[in-house]
Amino acid sequence: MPELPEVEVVRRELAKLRGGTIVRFESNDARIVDQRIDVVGRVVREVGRRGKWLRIALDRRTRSAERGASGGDSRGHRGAEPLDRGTVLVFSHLGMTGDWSLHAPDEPALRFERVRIDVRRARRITSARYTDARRFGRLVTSATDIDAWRELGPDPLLEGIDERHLLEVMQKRRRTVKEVLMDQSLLAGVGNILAIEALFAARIDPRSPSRSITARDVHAIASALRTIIRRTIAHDEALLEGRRSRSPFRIYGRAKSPCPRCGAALRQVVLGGRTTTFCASCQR
DNA sequence: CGGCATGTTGCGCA
DNA sequence: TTGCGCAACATGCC
Repeated sequence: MPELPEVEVVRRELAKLRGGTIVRFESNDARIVDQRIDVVGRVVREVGRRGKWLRIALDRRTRSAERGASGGDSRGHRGAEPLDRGTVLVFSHLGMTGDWSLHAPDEPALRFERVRIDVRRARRITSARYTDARRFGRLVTSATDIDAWRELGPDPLLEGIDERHLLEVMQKRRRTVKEVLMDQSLLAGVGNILAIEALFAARIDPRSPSRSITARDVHAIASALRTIIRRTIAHDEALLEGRRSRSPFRIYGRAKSPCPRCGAALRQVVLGGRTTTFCASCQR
């Protein structure tokens, strides 16, 4: 499930819980869950995402306290109060096979279910279930942002892609262009598939040394990324809503098939330990 | 049975 | 110190 578009679709789903109060939290798996703070009784204020990480902000405000606060003057003094004392953050990374989905509270545990968080909103309880077959995912509660979150680079959807900065880093590193693209501290959320597809759309050979990348290349990559991210989100949302939708991926997983653009056989190599599909004849 | 998998981390070595 | 390559993690699926 896990590159930027998939995680964004999960975020939008979990955002339906905003305003609700957590009434139950359960997990069996200490490998995935690092729970340092109790979250039961807290209110879901905001569901955010940066790259492949989700961040759910909880506060301790109850309904009556909220009414009291808005009537008082504490807000005026504190402005937007992004992370006041008492806020608890839940970080979730989906690893390779993680996913969140919303269910009725009486629904039996799903296959591979590792965590459940039940949220009450207006007398209705929604049960958010986290499933993860391979258990590479993580769920951490913390009072402050965790290192993994702080170390993420700009998110292409939230902050856009800074082409000048991207070019600068490409010039500096001694890696292939694909490996640099997948560096989460440079650009958060670009995984193996997005990198493969963006380089194909930009007609750039993924094996190219990043130092050989030009401003024009960076521009092509950036606009390809924007397009693929947008299409993949639309695709994933369609599937979630039960609509039919054709996969936006053109070459991922299709080594040996003919290139959809020029017909040459697609090739496969390993870069940075990751399988990489490309067309040697139309990607330079 | 063998091989592969949308991710991250940590270790050994240059 | 830095950076690279690669194994490891745990399990399902083709």
